[in-house]
Amino acid sequence: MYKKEITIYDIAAALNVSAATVSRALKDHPAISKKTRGKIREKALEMGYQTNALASSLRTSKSYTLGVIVPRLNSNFMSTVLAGMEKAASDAGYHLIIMQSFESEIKEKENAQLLFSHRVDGLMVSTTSTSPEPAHFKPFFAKNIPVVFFDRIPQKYNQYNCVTIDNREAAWQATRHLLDTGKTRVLHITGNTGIQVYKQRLEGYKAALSEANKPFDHQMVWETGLSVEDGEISAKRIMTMKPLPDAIFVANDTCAITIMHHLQKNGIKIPEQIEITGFNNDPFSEFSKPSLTTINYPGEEMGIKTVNLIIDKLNTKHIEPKGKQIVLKFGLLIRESTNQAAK
Amino acid sequence: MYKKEITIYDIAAALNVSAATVSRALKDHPAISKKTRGKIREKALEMGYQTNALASSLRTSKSYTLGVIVPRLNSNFMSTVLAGMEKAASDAGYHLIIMQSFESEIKEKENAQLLFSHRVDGLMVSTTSTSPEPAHFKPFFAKNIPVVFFDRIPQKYNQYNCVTIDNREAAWQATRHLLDTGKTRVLHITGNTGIQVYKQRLEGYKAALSEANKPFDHQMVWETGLSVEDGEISAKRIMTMKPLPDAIFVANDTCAITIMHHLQKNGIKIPEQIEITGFNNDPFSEFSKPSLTTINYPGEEMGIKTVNLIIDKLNTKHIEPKGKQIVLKFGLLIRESTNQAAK
DNA sequence: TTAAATAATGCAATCGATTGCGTTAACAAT
DNA sequence: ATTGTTAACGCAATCGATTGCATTATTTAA
Repeated sequence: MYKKEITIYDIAAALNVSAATVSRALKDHPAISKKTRGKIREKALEMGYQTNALASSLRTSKSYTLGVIVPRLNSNFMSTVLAGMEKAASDAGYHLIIMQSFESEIKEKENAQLLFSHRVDGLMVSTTSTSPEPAHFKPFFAKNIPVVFFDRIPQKYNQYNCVTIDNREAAWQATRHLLDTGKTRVLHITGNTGIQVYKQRLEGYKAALSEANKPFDHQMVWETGLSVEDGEISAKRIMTMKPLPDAIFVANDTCAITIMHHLQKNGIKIPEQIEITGFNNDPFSEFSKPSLTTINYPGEEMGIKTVNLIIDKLNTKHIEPKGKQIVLKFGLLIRESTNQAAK
Repeated sequence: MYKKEITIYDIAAALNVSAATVSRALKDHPAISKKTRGKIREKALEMGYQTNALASSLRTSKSYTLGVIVPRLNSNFMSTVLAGMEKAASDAGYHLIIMQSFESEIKEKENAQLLFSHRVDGLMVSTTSTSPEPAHFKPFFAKNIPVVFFDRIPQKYNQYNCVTIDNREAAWQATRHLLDTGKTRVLHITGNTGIQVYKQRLEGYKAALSEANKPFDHQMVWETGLSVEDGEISAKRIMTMKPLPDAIFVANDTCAITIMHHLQKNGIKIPEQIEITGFNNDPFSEFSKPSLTTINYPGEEMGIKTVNLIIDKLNTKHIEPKGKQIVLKFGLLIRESTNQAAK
């Protein structure tokens, strides 16, 4: 029924040479004469031979596979990161096994185990773990398999390899921009502040308030899932506030645009009554009415840098105990949802 | 330097049993007594043993890996499909190697080869090939490895396993909806019509025209890359037309929204002067001003159905020579960019 | 108590490619 | 002609888990 696998032994038998010779010929080992190499190449093609990467990886303990774990892959930001990763990996002769954790620490751990079992050469994680030190990567560290965190990094990030932006600084800029226009009641709608990125954004928000001598009110910080649904719920809740906030800093664009849309439906003028700032620079944030002020977050670059860092670790026999941090540049894009002339 | 791998032999040695016993114990083979099984389990945990999936796959020729090839992974639609795939695969004990072809047939072929080398159990492809029969999957067919095409399927699709929507019908409905409001100059902006999905959308467009007794004008069909940039270029070009078209059917939302945005900037009223219909139902198509009429395209479902079909083929020793086609339901979402009361 | 049946475990080959080391062949040097 | 060098290739072990077919230990039946 199933066709037999075609192996180097088959080629060897067909040409009356040893499997060793075939193996060497196929990878251009210098000890094989041009003539036999040619013959073998030809025969391999003719027989439809395809190398068995599993066998090769088992023997050499090198899989040319990188594992990726993300909370979910279908956000504009994350899929952009992954696209960058795939491109960079592919260019370097690697490929990706991508898994989703769905914000579950248990699933993240299971994923890590599976990737370990498959002997990935390296692991890239946007962690969903809120514990200071994610324990489930121990086996990787023990075997010296490089692990790089990106975007969502662990609390004690300076011990690990990380690629991120300065979320605190970005949030600080966004909030300050709102305060600069004289707004005083700035609502912050964010995600789980156990997660590093949201924690830092919150810190930036607080810092900007304090610097402007505005009191911090924890009632003005809402932790949500930042989804479209959360946006709808938040919008409703905002409508019940009195006084209304006069500005909102939302921790992602999806949620920001949803909120903006629903507030407008309720007759609220953006930015006149309420200014809104998002985060991520999703493609359509530019095309909403009004266009959304947001933080431009370099997804593709993050993916590429993450892969490059891991491949770098792979190629240099690194003995550095400490992790390396790469902090990418972001940009505050001031658009119509905050009515300020540029600077 | 590197810690030695911990294998079943190490566990066997530590407990004075054979590796065979350890292997069986770890997979709950009934022939192993509860007692030894317990001991082995415990020891494995204690020693930090992690199964080597490469060795296992080599021996059993079952990798529990599925390959995926897509043109690019960072569109809203595609990442949604992939998210569905990853979820479904993971639930079934499989995982995904995802690769991008970047619309290059050569890259697609290379990717297929690599996935074959890695002995994936099945392959899922959104093909970029415009040739009637994609030859680069031959090795898979020869070895009876299931291949399922989704979204972008080959020309002779009825010979293969496919999961799609009826693009012709969807385009027909979209175009007809425009014509129903009395529009006569309907521009169709689409992608490479060598690709099946765009070809079929074009056919649907033509069919609707012909049914309404409107002449088909090939100058009213523009093949573009459907990107944001293409949208900008198209918008400029539209502004030079006289008379202006009174309706546009764009083959994706990204491009549609860009065009709408730029036309509005030039003072054109949507939908009063020009109606616009998109395709895909990207998340923000609902939040644009005006909201965009579009075709709702079930991405996640497509991913899940594709994986399920492949796993189905994997589990049943299929001898069907012909492929199976799954056609998913789509929906025309009538919104503000076409000024028609529902129905 | 002993044969028969069943339960538990071990032996050794296998999956396919790789590679250190040893051989053989070919050619050059003396 | 003999030895020394290279060049070209083969042998066989190895990576780690699996599994058909023994073999041994334990029960059960008679």
